[in-house]
Amino acid sequence: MGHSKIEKAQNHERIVKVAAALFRELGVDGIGVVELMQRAGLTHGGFYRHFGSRDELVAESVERALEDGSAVANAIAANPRSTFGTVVDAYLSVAHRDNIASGCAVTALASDVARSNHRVRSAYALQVRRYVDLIAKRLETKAPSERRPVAVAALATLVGAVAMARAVNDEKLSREILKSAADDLKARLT
Amino acid sequence: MGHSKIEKAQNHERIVKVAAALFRELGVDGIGVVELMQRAGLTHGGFYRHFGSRDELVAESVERALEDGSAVANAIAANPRSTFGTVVDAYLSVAHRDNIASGCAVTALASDVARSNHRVRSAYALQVRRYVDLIAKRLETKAPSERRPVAVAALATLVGAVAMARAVNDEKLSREILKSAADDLKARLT
DNA sequence: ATTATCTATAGATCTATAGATAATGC
DNA sequence: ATTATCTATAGATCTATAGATAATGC
Repeated sequence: MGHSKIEKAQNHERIVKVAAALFRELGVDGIGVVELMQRAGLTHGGFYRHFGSRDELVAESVERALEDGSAVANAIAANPRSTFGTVVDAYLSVAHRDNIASGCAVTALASDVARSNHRVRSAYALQVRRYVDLIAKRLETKAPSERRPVAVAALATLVGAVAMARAVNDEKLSREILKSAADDLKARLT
Repeated sequence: MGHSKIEKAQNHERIVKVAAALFRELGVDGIGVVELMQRAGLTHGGFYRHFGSRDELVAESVERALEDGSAVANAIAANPRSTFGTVVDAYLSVAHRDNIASGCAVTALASDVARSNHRVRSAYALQVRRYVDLIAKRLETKAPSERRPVAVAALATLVGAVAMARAVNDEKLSREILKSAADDLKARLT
């Protein structure tokens, strides 16, 4: 049983990390405090020394889930070779479709965020803006003034395609959705 | 207290209708049997004479929610004046964004359906195919062989734009998302 | 006689809290 | 002495069921 401040911070971090993954996978209402704490290797009794309420964990871990997506986006942004096509292929990959727990929270948590409080929805809006900027910078075939609206529409295509590809239970249709969206975006914008 | 077969059928219908709306608005995990029955004007005790389990209500009412969307789509399809632009403007309207309970379930229930059983996911896939056909028929500027993939990509844009427009808490950004997606789709495909 | 709905409740689960335990850190 | 986690549990809520009540329909 550890009690140091360092260990507390590590435990807090682990709870948020676990929640950020499981909320994406199961939905914000899909898992309770008891199981989340178990998955973090703790008992539930200590939960309220870390968070004032369950809602506070939701806010913190949805923010974290959105930042995780930002980390991937930043890695792509930092790579000078990355193009619009790189972003599209990564987002519309079968791997991204199948890894909801570590995937983009703009898609995975859209419905949950729409029902959440101001803090959570602000974090979501910030992440949307980051993605729009990331995409707009890579639209070299478009005039600078046209890039932002086109980037917004492209992001919508990415998000909608992954959402539908996850929901259908027909693998062929699911892959068709990912491929049609990717081909359409790349044909128009590269 | 009514007991006729007709009244039972009417009550069943009302429960499903209420659930189809509230599941879209609050999520499938966002409301329980007791409150759903109250909202349908009944007590919860009678629930299991209508459904074998809560999951059975979920399946039936998600199917219903998807069909509601189909009804709107059919109305548009039946109108000989309706164009691709008509569909886009209706889907990306502020009214549709703000009326989740009566809006398209392909967007509202995507995450919940991805976590649901085969029956629910099949109904979702069927509705996706219907929307793709509806859109493909209206892509008069495209060669027939190109219409289907472009229609899939356009549907993804519609779904992603509404999902994000609902989640952000910045009205200006929300409207920008709807408008950018609509302008992009119409500029390319009308 | 059958059955649709009602009241009441069992049993499971969820959020939140209380008090004990065992380590840290002044 | 302080505090992070543990065990235990209170109180609320959820799904599901039992038995009573009051209509329908043969």
